[in-house]
Order: sequence, then C-alpha cells, then structure tokens
Amino acid sequence: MLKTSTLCQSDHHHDCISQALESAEELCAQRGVRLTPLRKRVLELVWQSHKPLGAYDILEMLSREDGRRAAPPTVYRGLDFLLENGLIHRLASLNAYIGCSHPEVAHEGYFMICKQCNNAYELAQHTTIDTAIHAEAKQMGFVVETQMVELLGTCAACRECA
Amino acid sequence: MLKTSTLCQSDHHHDCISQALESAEELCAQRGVRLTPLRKRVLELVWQSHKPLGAYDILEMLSREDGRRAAPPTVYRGLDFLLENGLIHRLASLNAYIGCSHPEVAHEGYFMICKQCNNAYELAQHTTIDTAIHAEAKQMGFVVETQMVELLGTCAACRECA
DNA sequence: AAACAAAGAGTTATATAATAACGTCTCTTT
DNA sequence: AAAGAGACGTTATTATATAACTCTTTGTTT
Repeated sequence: MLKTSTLCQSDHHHDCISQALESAEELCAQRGVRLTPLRKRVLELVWQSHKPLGAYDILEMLSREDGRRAAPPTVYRGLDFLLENGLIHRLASLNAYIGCSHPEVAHEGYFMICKQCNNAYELAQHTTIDTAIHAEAKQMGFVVETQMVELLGTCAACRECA
Repeated sequence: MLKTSTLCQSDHHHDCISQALESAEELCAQRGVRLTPLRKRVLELVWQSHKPLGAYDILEMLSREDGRRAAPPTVYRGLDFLLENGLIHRLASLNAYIGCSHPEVAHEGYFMICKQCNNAYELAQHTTIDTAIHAEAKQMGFVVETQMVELLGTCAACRECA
C-alpha cells in the first residue's frame, strides 16, 4: 500500500494507537485488572496525539464524543487507573499526560519536551541518567522511590526547520 | 554560647535565613534590581523552613503578619521576581517553592525530596547527572533549556529514625 | 436464582494553584 | 508640573484536581 508523506504520520499514529491499545489489553488481562470502555477511551485519546494532553482537554473530547458534558472525576479516574498500571505517564511540568511507550516494565519516565512542537520524547531506561541519579542518591544516603526528569528545550526536527 | 540540641536546628535556620537574605541583597544590588520589602519578606518566609512551601501557605503567613487578607497576586509577584533572579526554585512535583542555596550562579535545581520529613535537598551542580543528561540530549539532537529533576524518596536521617 | 459485596462510574460541590485586568501610588526623568 | 515606569492592591476568573455521595454493574456466595 502506497503512502504519501502527508499520510505517513497519521498512519504512524494509527499504528501507535492500535499497538498501544492492544498491549494495554494484554497487560490488563495478565494483571487481572479491567480495561473498561471508559479507561480504554481515555487511553486512546491520550495516544491520539504524541503531545502531552491536559486532563481537561481529554474531558472536552469525551464530552464531544458523548454529546453530554462529562465531569472531571470521570477523566481523573481513568487517568489514575492508567497511571497506576503504567500505561501513561504524567508530566508534572505541564500538568499533562502522555502514553507510555513500553508499559510492560515498570519504570520512571524521562522526557524531553520540545517547546516549539510540544512533542514529548520518552527516553529509554537504564540510561546513564538513571545510573548517575542513583549514584548521587547513594552518596547522600537517599533512597529514591519516584523520579521526575523532564527536560524542556528544542527537538532536532524543530531545530532543522528553524 | 551553649546550644542545646533542640535549639541547634533553629539556630541553624536562623543562620541560613540571614545569610540568604544578605546575599540576596548583594545580588540584587549588583544586578540593579529592587529587593523590595515585600519580596524580601517572601524570601524570608520561604527560607524559614527547609521544606518547600506552597504559594498559598506563604499567602497565609503574610496575611497573619499584616492582619489583613493578602491576595494571590501579591505572593505570586514576589515569587516570580525571586524565581527570575534565581533566589528560589520551584518544585513542579509539589507546586512548591524553596530557597536556592547558591543563587550567585544561574543553574538548574536538582532536588531530593523526602516523603517523610518533607525536606528538599538541593544537589550541587556539575554532577554526573548533569553530564548524563546532556550526553543523552546530544545523542537525540535535543537542545536542553530547562531541566526539572526531582527525586522523591526517603532521606538518610529519616531512614535512621525508622 | 437470590443476596450480597465490591468495583466502576455519574453527579454535585469544593479545594487548590495560578493568572488577567484594572486602578493607584511613588519615583524618576523631562 | 507632566509623562512614564515599576511595584503593589484589588476583584474576578481560569486551570487543575479531589471529596463525598449516589446508583449501577459485575462478580461472588449462598
């Protein structure tokens, strides 16, 4: 099947979404937790953009789909479930949520967030950053439970366009 | 002068506060910006605890001092000024603010935040973390402008007490 | 199948964090 | 004195998140 360059990205997105939903189904089944229609829909909405989405953005999309006005707890419950199961990450610097690229393994999300295009790139784990953080923590006698590493700047693509 | 162990910490705090205020005065003078009474008071309040403070906590303290009710912009203007001049840091994971230990040099704040005692420890700069982050970023062609590194866990002191 | 318990989700209200917009006062510069 | 800038007071509003209560669905026990 031929793809034009303009279609390429939406196809890429489409693949991302369906893959993400599929593995979410699998993971939830394995863990014995329920990926209900609402939770699945929230996950799908989050994945429809590679850009971090605010809870109220998701709320609006849900409301439009349904015709009626959804209330905040509806979305936050969905997000909480997805966060607990590692299917999405929360970006504290943006108060926004983004799909997790490898939810199979529990991990902290390290992100590079482009100020221009708003895309958030999740770094792979077991990087030198992780090692460095734990070395520093050990030196201070600090036991790390949760990490927040968010780098704001300009991505390669946006720098080329400039 | 003798110090009991219970007094020790408040004396330590007192030193921190006066040192911080003094160097803030100097820095502002050097830079030709005004450390007005309000700004100085906000900085003092932030320094009175080694724990991160929320904007509305500061607002309450200000209100009590003055007798009358202060409004949010009052505090946020103070905080914005102090942030711009590197005199405090903002902790995105807590929506809270904390005094900067070395405001002479512009830098990103790396923090370890203890869940038990709520203290936030700022790491020194030019650490391996910084190097690791820039190496990763370079590899991705990403230019980092702002960093947020906040580690939640348990500090050495709290682990000993447990 | 009936009864029960627990999870999920709707709904209303509220808490928490931050900003917008406008007015006033004071100081400096002209 | 008039004009402009900076700092701050004040009112209102926006943005983000949670509490508390209800009802329904689902799954389990009897």
